[in-house]
Amino acid sequence: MKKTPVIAVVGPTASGKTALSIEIAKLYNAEIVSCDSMQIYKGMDIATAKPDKLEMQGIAHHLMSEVDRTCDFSVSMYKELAQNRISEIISRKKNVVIVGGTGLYVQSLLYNIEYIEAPKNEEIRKQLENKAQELGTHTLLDELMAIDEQTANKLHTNDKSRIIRALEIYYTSGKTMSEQVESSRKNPSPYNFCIIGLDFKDRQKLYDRINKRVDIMIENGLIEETKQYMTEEHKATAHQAIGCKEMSEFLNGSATLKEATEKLKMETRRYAKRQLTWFRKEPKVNWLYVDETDCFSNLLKKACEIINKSEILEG
RNA sequence: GGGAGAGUUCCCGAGUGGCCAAAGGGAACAGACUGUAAAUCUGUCGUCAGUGACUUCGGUGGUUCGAAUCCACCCUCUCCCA
Repeated sequence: MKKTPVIAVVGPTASGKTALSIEIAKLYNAEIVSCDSMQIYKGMDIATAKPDKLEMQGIAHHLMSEVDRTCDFSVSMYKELAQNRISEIISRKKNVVIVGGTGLYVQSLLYNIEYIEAPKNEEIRKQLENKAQELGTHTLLDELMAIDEQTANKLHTNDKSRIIRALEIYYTSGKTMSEQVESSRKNPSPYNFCIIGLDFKDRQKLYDRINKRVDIMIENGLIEETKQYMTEEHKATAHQAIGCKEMSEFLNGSATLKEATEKLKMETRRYAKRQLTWFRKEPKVNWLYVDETDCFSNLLKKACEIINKSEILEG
């Protein structure tokens, strides 16, 4: 069975993924599939740095602004949606460029991670949460140790949310987390992919770009944008977006604009750091250092060389 | 000019004679990550060597077996009265 070719562009926030991916899409007759846990929501356009119509240059962008902010979205849903969307694009004889900074989503999609039927169960979570509260999280880890030693050994006592999730999987599905992880990789990936990663030799250069971009976001109306979401009651994932949180503090008076802005910059930098940690462990990434490339057209050229050399696309 | 107080490791901040290279927090760096993932969790964090040594707590000198901690003078800052 022939695998579907997929070009992927990954990297930390503000590294230039969007611009590069659009140019790649133009050159390879492709459409873009976003792999970003926040851009997938409707709204929050400024905070999540979505490209506008002009920047998109007519290139179709998928899985961007498609999900309601009050929705309890998840990786498994993303993977499902993305695979279907890719098939649909391919059926129209177009190529696919996936672009994103959410490591977990990229991994799930490219490696075809299968998720069993074990969705979030508030009842069980609440019980476990209470137990942790009363008897300590180590009690939950002990509980997990008896059920799934392999997973328990990998988790730290303080890693409450992962311990709870591992127990939740077992109590809802009857399968242990380690069984789930093993079966999740049973099916081979339907993709033949080439990953391009953007990074900076000098970390400070990336941080400078982040700081600058935050200032631009504020100029472009981040505060006004945040106001629209402040009244929303539903505390869904979307509300975890960096930008909304910090600007809310300014809007409710608990921080000055300067404080909120500085915090927003800092949180974004820290986020970029975590993204790099994730992508650096992915062995198949072909890294391009933005600050070692004198201009954008050369960056694009290098990216194309990598894609061509990978021979995932024929002709 | 008079009075009160403060200066601690990148930052905030505890420590008021030995158990102090100095609590705690933050940042930074590194790592983890399978249904919250822009989230969450972990490790390192004066220097060098690796169970020890060396240099640090505004400066200089002193007391003491021993000081970030006590004394003297000096410098800087904040506040109050003029």
